[in-house]
Amino acid sequence: MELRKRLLAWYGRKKRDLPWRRTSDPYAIWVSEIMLQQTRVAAVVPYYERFLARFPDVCALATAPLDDVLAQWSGLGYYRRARHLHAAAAIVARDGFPGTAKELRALPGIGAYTAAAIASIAFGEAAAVVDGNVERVVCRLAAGDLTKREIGERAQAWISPRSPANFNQALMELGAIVCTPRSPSCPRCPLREFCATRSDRWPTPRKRAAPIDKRVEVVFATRGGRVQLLRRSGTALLDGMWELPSGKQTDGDVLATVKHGVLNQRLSYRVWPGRRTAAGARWFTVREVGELPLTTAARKCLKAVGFLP
DNA sequence: AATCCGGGGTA
DNA sequence: TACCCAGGATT
Repeated sequence: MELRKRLLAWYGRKKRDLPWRRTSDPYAIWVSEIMLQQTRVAAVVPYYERFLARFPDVCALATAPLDDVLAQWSGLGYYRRARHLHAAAAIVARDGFPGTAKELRALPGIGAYTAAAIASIAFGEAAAVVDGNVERVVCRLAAGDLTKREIGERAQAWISPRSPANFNQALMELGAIVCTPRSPSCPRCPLREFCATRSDRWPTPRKRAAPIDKRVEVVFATRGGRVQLLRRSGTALLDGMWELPSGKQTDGDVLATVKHGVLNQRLSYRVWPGRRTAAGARWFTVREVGELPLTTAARKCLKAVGFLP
């Protein structure tokens, strides 16, 4: 198929130099794919490199405490990914690395996309991936809101049996740097002659709820160079992460505003200088805080008051 | 099929 | 501000 050739040729010329494209280690590719779930490439790169330096292979990850894994993940979001990755590492360390998409799919945290991505990139299996980029590119080629099933069928029909890894990555790369959500660069698209849209008309944007404003008061208490932190427990959101204890607002300055994308909330944090130890709180030095799974809000607050660099 | 799960980039 | 990002699990 001509479309395939054009796409692969373009990818060969224009692909970005990304760290996970420099390895053939299935474990490293797996880690990258988990981190890339709903997370931009630019945000993942530093996390990926730190994570692999800390947990260089499946065994290192499987035997590490979950808190260490969460600490490495702190700030990346979707912490269930880290929990699933850690749990799956134990399974892989025991049973070996699954060699097919079907087997990969059985691991926690690996769905249809990630199974196909790892199988194709690490093992050369001709399994088409469908992510946000592929959805957009295929919908535009067809000029319509195709179902996920239809998109998958088309991608599977186009995929190169010789180099499925390059084909999958090429389709995603095209969506990421040419066929972008808004203002796509149609004139320099290798697939323009196959495209029925040549604009950003498809797919139809999905509407969302209006953001909710919320105010949060936190206690910033220091004692002998230590700061008081509380571990969230029994919460669906950010369970196990460390944050500043909550306090009654009297007066003070706004430390940070954090937008929670999924919760669709804008949270304004205010400081309440405190001295006493809150129930269940613990005191940490700067060095210790660096090794904790902190919420992003807590990280921003601690930076704003100069406790963290 | 809907909803939940983080955080950040971008126009 | 609104939308989206190399999605998965749960209901």
